[in-house]
Amino acid sequence: MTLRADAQRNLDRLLHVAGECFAERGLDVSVDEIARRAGVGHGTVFRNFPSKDALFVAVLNQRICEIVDVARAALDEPDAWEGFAGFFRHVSARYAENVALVGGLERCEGSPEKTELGQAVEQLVGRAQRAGALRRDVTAEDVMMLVPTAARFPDIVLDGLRVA
Amino acid sequence: MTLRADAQRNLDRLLHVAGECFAERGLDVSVDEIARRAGVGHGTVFRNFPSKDALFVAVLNQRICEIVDVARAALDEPDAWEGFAGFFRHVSARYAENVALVGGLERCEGSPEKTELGQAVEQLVGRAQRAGALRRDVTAEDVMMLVPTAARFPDIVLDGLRVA
DNA sequence: CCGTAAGCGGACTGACTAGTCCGCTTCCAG
DNA sequence: CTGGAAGCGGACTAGTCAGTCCGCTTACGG
Repeated sequence: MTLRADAQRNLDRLLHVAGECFAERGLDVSVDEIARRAGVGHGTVFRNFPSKDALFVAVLNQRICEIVDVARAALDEPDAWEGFAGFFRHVSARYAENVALVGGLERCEGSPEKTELGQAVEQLVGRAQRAGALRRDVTAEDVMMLVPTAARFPDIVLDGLRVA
Repeated sequence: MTLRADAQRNLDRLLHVAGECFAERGLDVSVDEIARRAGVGHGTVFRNFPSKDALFVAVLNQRICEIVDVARAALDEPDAWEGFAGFFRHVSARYAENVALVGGLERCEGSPEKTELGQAVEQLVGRAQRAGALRRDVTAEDVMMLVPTAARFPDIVLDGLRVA
């Protein structure tokens, strides 16, 4: 069953605007404000998503999918450290200014998107460690937790991660 | 003019409990909960502080004073890097699990406590940089922003800060 | 021991929030 | 063009929060 054309347009705008709002101010933005900025009534938000949280998770899963693509591409980079560092820089630069999105990752625990991301990052991390370039006392999860900091201090974090 | 004995007791308990509450959950704790945990009515909170924010700032300033003491002590350490690293580890271990306290530092901008802290940290940072142990592209402010991350990954951050 | 001022706390207000519901509008298949 | 279903949005509910206010209680100086 497919959406009516106007409904689809609204849904698209809603997701897009919600992404911007959550990126700016995390879960503190009210549904009303998201709806207003998307040019719809807030009833429309709840027709598409059962709760504010569900909307947040939907946005988060979108973003995760994008990161997964970047991680997979990084695996094609011949040099293991360069692949890892490139992925890390890219993700940090794009997402980490917003703690809310990375910090809200726990809400997707168990989702297929999150699992995929975990696997992709583990591959990147494992490969860089096997190549002797990345500290061994660091897990894929640790790496993701370092992303917000790396947005501000990429060199410090990467220096700290690299084997001397 | 001095407080009545019972009022002083309540104020002390209030500040202590507020410190615990804010440390656990940041500004998300309600005034009601703080008052309940301190065993007072919430009217008492507002008699002592004009707003929730003022209470938060009071707690923050207390903490800042404690950190200033640690920073001054670290200046007595003969080795510049050890002094800096010791201070950094100490502060990270004690405060950084709570983003809210460090993240709320901006609310104290311009307070004497904050200024003192800034000066003390600048001295520590400057001394370590002059000794050639600490990266030169890092400011005292940067160092304070790295504290929360260092709580989780002290070695990574310190490695990242140290000159190779 | 007592009068009184200092202190107390809980009822109250107003602002704001997530989520529901239903009468009205708009799209689109036939 | 048109009937009816899909979609819309705003009024409404229920809950939470910071902050006010005032009648009652309690500490304490004399």
